[in-house]
Amino acid sequence: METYQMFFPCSSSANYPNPNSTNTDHHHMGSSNVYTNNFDGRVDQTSDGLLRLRSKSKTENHVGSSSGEVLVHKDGHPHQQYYQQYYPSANASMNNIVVGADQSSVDPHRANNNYSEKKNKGEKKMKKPKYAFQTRSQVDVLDDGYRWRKYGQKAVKANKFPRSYYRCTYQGCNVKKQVQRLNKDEGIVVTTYEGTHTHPIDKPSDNFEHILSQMQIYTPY
DNA sequence: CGTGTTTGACCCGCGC
DNA sequence: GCGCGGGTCAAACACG
Repeated sequence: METYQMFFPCSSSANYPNPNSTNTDHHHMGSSNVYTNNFDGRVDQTSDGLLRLRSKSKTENHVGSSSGEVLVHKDGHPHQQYYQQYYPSANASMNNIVVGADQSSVDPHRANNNYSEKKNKGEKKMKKPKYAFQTRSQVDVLDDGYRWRKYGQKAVKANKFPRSYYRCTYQGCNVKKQVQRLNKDEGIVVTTYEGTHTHPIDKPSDNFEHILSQMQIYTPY
């Protein structure tokens, strides 16, 4: 197991003093367990502090299921690795999170499709990295410091909770995210980010980026 | 009035 | 070809 550069001040899942006492609000989060998987072991750290994992092929990506089950599993899949990381507080009271990056993530069928970017038939479909993590939270949408505009909501098969689609509202930034509550455990919210922000975070201070940038990543290798 | 949400229609890939 | 499931569009709507 190797440890990537990200630094993490808190090594256990337990209580971490909330550095952002002013932001107590609406986000009631308990501790979170986050599992990640990736497929060929590549991990990049993006400019916005997120983890980027790449997979090579579509078939390799198929880890999650279309039935809305957890797209990241702690163990079991031969292609999976997982990283576990803890960080203090995303905003209000997020205690610890495990982050998963996954290209197939929520939708194995369209994992590599960018609806708006594949208009040119002959051209290769552009791949975008996806980062997924799950958080135990009472609220669906985490305040990660960026401004998001909801552009869709769909019912997911075999899941009683709908999936919400958000786009970053910053001009020229087409980062998307999906938010979905797990059927199995409705206390868990799965957030999937797609793309990389091309701009600084909107809300400075104790933001998600900062937290992610301080995460410690472990891999089984 | 600007910004964000809702929601039905539409599009697309895939499996049969 | 058709139906299904998922992702996106966009008009209408809500709100500060």
